[in-house]
Amino acid sequence: MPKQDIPKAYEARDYEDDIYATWEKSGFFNPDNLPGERKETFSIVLPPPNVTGTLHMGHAVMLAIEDIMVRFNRMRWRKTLWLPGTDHAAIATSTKVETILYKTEGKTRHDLGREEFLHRVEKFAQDSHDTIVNQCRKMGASLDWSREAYTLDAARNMAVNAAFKKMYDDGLIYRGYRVVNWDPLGQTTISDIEIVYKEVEATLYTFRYSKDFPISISSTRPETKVGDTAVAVHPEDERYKSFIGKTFENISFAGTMISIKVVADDSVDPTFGTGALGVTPAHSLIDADIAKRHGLAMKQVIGEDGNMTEAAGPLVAGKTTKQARETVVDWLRQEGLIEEEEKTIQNLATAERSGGVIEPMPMLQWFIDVTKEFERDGKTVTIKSLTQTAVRSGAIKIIPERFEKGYFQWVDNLRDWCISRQLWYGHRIPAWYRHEEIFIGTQPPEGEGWQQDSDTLDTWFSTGIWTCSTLGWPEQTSDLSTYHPTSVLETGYDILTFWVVRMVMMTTYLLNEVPFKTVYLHGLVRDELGRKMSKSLDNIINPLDMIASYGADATRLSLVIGSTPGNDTKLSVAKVAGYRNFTNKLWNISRFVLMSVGEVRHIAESELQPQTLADRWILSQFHLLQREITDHLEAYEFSQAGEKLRDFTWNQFADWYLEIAKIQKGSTTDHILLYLLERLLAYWHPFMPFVTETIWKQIDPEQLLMVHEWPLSPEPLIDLHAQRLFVQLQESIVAIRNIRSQHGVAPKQKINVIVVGQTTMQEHPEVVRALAGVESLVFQNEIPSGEYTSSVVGEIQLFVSLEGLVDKEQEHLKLTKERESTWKYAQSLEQKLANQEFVSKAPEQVVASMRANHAEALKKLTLIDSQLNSVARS
RNA sequence: GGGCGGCUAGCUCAGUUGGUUAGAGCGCCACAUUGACAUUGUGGAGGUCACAAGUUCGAAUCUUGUGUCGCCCACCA
Repeated sequence: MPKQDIPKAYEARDYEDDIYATWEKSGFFNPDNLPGERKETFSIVLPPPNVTGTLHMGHAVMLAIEDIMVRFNRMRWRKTLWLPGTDHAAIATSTKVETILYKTEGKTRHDLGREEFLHRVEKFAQDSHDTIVNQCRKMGASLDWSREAYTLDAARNMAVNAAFKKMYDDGLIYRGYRVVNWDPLGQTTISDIEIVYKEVEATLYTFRYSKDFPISISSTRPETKVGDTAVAVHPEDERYKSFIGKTFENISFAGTMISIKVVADDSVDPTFGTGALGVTPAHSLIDADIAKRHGLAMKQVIGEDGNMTEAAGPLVAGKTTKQARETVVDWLRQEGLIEEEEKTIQNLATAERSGGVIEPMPMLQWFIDVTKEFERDGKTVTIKSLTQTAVRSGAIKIIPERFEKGYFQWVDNLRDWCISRQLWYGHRIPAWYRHEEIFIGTQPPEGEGWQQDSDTLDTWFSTGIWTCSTLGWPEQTSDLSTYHPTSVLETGYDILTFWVVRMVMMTTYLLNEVPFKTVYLHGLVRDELGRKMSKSLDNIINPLDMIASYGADATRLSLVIGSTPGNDTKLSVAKVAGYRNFTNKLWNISRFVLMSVGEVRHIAESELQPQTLADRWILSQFHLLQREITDHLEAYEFSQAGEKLRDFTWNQFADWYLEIAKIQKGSTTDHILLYLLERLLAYWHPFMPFVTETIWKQIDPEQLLMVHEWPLSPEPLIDLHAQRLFVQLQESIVAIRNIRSQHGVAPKQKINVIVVGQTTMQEHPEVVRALAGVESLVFQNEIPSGEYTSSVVGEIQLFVSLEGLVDKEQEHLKLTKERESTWKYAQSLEQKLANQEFVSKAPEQVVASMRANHAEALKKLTLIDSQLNSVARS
């Protein structure tokens, strides 16, 4: 593109797709193709998006942050891998397709049959996958597509089976008949974390099983009481002590016969209700625990269809739980057994996906035993202890740190994990049965008559081994040895417990190493009302809309700058628009540099020949900046790095140096301009890859910015003296501008300035003239007579001749105000300095600077006084 | 019930081990319109850092308590 053809405004949509195609074609997303020797590695595995639809802003944040990490590390000359993939998300996808199926065709999955249903799900998953991949590209994500994985593909299926077999062989996976969370609507088990509690109104009935029974109990679900086998009381409860250990046989209750043993259990709260708890071992996880402790019988009275079973007795058998409840309450009323009815708010357990009401019931399922002891490196450990140690030892660092507490809280309370699901979409459990035999393997067993378990695995089982399965495990691939453990896991804090814990659990056990060294948790992107964006709320903003309007770069910046890890952010269109303005600013800065310099080329450090104060200042500032932002990025402080870069780019480079460059033309200036532009583009590249790569073509059409080495001067040119002097010059110029502004002088109107005293301005009169709109600049030692308005900068007094523009009263007021604040400040400093203890304890630097400030404030005071006098005289 | 977090300018939020007179972006007010950029420039106003007590020479920052909003976990049967 010839110089003069650079458009005035940057239109993202004109460039982004082409740039992404160029990157992809270059092959550099794949670390095998990266140029140069690279000793260190940096690897991230993309948290696989669910193939349930499209990406939302939460994904956009994830992609933006991870791409910044990845591009930064790639430029830092590390062997950098970002591995993409998608998650079949068994229950979520299955539920979604079932919903669509029911809406459009009025059918259930059972109407279609396993094969046809799976076909439909796969079609849906494929479409969704393609959409997701396209959206990742639009965001500019530099993912190595050649390594893309899917939780349900052949390699991952192999890894899942291998993990299952290993855990089974080690006795960490077992099949057992236990009370699990059953979702009658979704017709599957679910784990504890897939439960969501809903507040509903309920009636708490207090009653006795029969007139003869000595203890009253309370329940919101009287229908389950036909399954009771015990009443639990607190061991110290005097009211019931005499009954402990007794069994009441053959109680006639709601049409069936029950027998109730009174047991003492510490978990019972004697102050709640009657202090006695009817124990229903088959339909409550808590009661099941009590039953286990006391060896109580289990009686299942609710079936998988959610209706009462035959065992519940003829009065309620076959009825829904709701009907059964009415029946039992009616029966209790007739028998006069109800003692109290009380309206309460009940937390109803429902399934996250289907919304069905959870019915705990005993079933034969597969579990991971988290407390089974085994040997590891000569120590006795459990899966639970390994998971705790990984973070406690510092092998894994969580950012922000405070989430470690939540991690431990959750791991400490970990219970055996039910991993089997009665779904069709997912990893089939690698267990085969023949009569009494059972076979576990990665391949089906030899011989006739084997039947594979019809259940599938919880989706988190396969994502739990995601870092290693994507890198080739169980094969000992070179990818696995090169990139595992991965450097960072970047994800939302909302799935810390769902996923992060599971990954640590599974991976530390299987590979005896952590899955990642750092966990970076981003916050949630909320809508303008502060609500969580979610599929179910249907308030998802498509990131593609933002990209279409303002560009991917602006979208990325708006999601990264001004937000901190672990904290939520509200999305506003104005913010995105603001960063679009900044991308355009960078474009125009570049446009100016490229059009004003003689020859566009790389400038080496050694070619710099700073001459003027401005040269020395901007280079010094820049060299401070490069250290700061590199440190910030290494420390995952993206927002701060971005803010500092923005400040330098706009407020220092554009607003000051570029303006000065216009009046100090020459090859020295050109070199500095090019030097800074090139490096700024490199620094901005991780944040805004598209616009920087587009501009970069003008500087170097041969090499992509994406694989440019991160610039960092070995010997920084930090010139504190130049910085101090330049700040003085800036302040002087601002002071003159201020005076002009206060008196409404048009920017083009030149004014005459007389400066009293020694000042940096003296050495840079042309800069002052150009940047402050000054015609004649005169330096003298005495205060001149005549009409002047004046302002004070440090110890320099400016007299700006502005005939007829002086507003005496306003000036007086302003000076008085200024005097007051200066006096207050001087007083406060004086007080502190008078304090002996302070002077002895405070650091020298602080005391010295306070002394200096105090002296300066006193000088300023005398100047203000003289000005006040002159204003009053005239 | 247990735990965690927020409360800083009109709005959205930074503020890294306590240290000069607390910051940014947006918004607002005034002025400016052909030479990189109006997706702009220049200048300005605006804050008892939720409240209270304490520690300290010094607190937005540390301690304790209070208020308020939010999140997570538990689930009282």
